[in-house]
Amino acid sequence: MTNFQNKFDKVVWEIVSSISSGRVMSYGEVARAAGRPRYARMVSKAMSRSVEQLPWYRVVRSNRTLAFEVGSEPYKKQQGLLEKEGVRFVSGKVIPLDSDKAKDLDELLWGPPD
DNA sequence: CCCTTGACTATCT
DNA sequence: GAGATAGCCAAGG
Repeated sequence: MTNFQNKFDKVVWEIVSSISSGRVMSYGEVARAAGRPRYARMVSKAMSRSVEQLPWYRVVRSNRTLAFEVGSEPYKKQQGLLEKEGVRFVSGKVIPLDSDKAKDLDELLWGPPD
């Protein structure tokens, strides 16, 4: 049995559950953390299989955009949940809380982006 | 079996 | 930076 059905799913859920509020991980990062470097796509499948109680919305693409079609219901839902945790969106890309170090100075000098 | 489908990525234009 | 391309890999038809 290609122990995927249970082991992989379980590990993925644990990893995703461990992502703290206001932070995000990419599908690829979760896959690597689970010890399966090329399983980015399987991560999404594993999550959709567990919708209950999983902060799935903290998982985004490697380029920091959301994985759903822009403007779709799932997209807006995910964006809303993330913004509620303080995550900002700039040009469709998420800006995690911890990357706001030089932000204030940048905005002071250059003004708000987009 | 072969082919298509994704909540994906890295790389090249 | 946006679009195209080629890998990727389990699932389902």
